Amino acid sequence: MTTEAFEPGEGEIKGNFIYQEIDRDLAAGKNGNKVLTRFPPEPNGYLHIGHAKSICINFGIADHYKAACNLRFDDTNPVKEEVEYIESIREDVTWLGFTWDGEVKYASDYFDQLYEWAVKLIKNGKAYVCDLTPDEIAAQKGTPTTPGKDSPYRTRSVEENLNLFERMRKGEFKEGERILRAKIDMSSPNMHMRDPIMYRILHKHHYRTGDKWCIYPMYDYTHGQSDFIEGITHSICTLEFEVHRPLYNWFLDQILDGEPVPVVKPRQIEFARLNLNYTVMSKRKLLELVQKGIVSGWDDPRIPTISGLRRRGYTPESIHQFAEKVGVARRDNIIDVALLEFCIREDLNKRAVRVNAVLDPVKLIITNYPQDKVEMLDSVNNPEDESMGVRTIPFSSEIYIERDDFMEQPPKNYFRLGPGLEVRLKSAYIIKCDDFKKDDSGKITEVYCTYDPETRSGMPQSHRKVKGTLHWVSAKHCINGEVRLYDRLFMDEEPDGHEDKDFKEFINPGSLKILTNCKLEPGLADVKPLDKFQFQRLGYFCVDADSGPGRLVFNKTVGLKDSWAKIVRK
RNA sequence: UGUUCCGUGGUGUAAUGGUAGCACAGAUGGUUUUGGUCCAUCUAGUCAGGGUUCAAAUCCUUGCGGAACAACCA
Repeated sequence: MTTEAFEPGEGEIKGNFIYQEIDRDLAAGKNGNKVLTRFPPEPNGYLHIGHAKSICINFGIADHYKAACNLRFDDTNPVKEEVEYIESIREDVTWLGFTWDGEVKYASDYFDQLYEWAVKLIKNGKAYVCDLTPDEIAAQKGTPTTPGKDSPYRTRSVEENLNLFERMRKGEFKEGERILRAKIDMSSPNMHMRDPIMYRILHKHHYRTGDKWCIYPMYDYTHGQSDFIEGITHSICTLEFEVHRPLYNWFLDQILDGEPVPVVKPRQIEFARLNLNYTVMSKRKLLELVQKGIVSGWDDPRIPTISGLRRRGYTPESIHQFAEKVGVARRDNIIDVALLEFCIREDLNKRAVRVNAVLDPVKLIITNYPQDKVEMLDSVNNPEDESMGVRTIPFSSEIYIERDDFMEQPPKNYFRLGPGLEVRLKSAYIIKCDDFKKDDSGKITEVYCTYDPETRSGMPQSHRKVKGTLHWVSAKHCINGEVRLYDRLFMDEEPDGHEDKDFKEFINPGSLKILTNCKLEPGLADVKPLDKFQFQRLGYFCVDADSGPGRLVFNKTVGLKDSWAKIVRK
């Protein structure tokens, strides 16, 4: 990635309003004709599909303007942040196919500079140490509709503030005893301008700065300055930060007071965050699901974390497509998860190898096929892409078919097998059902058929029309495997603002089905984790990373239409 | 009864004063050795009123509706 200046006219046309704003800034000659964005997660959880949208926007802008994008960890709260999250976030961004500019950045690297600037604000009479308790501060802050009241400590002298702030840093006070506040306007209609907190005392070990600090800067005092330090031109964030923008600009103005006008002054632009219907997206709730053991971890295929989607079989390309299709705007939105599924089906349809697997097997015996004969038959790997070639699969007199694919008394528009009916076996012969056997409970145990030797795939007679095509595996050659059907975890209702219901009434619990008696095509013994397949008529699957020796585990990833994975409204 | 932001088919998103388009979802038909894919057709929209203009989704205005903001979180 380069940081050379953008030359207008390059790159494809992007229509969303952020591009228009950037174009406008470029046209006005701002920022020395440069563009630099950043993706700034707090390392307090794993990334999810909502972050993926933000990542695609920020890195997408960098690509478009032949510019760069930083990865910066917004790690100003040692209470919630962990190294594990840093690593997962780096991995997810990389997996999505993006490269950040230079080294990873950390807001905690700027703590010294931030402290110096805080001293500057105090000296300029723009910040003061306040001794009020949290409750007192809340009380004097007012409400959105009523003004607040000045703190009695607002008029402390510069010397006293300097002295107290220094002693805060040295650790002379307990947590909550004192804070540093900006001196702005307690009657501002914008709550964030009512003397916001800049620093709080936290006697906590920080995963990067260790015990060097016992005062930590707040988000508002950190973000804009971090952007400024890095030379970020456009600081793109979600809509809930919109009311913070005046404060973002105010802090920048204060630290720049008395300084020459900088070439790059960052500008915050907000867009509407991604919402998916029926989908649990809040970090807090996902954390709770993980901690309560409702899911197996942050990468459980049932939740919409990037690592969960990866295990579920999503490709980076499909997520890019999704981000492209949902667009970028400033109005609240609830995207239909069907769009996300469309994106992965569209992608997998082009790249997934078609294979046979029987999830719930019933034995089918071809009575007129020689008992010890084995034929190797060609089967195309992907009808959408000839270059993916063919593979050979064994065929013999005893095979397994899907239990669902035989009905004793089929209804009118049933495409599959029943007494007296003919179907094609995929890549093999047309067969006709003559008889079947049931056990005492009425369960079908065996199906008897005769095959038509003239109808093998590729033979002249093979194009005879029959109603349906079945997938199958040779009983003698198939391997036994386990298939896990992960259905997305989903909420009963669409997301409704900040509704905070209990999980028990909120989440569909029964979303993992384990099938242990699956019969798989022999070649599947050699597959690798995260390989993707489409099983004939059953849907797309992703091989689970949990596969161990002697066992194959598949995640069902995305169902075909009307298949199990479909979400049904209650 | 504060400030700010936002209202285009069921869901998203284009049209930046000049033919309301695209995608998903839904419906119908066709092709198909996957009930997949693919192809075709259909359904359905500018929150409301007023104003400016030859011309308004777009500009102005008044309503109405939705969202954000009162963490020593980000």
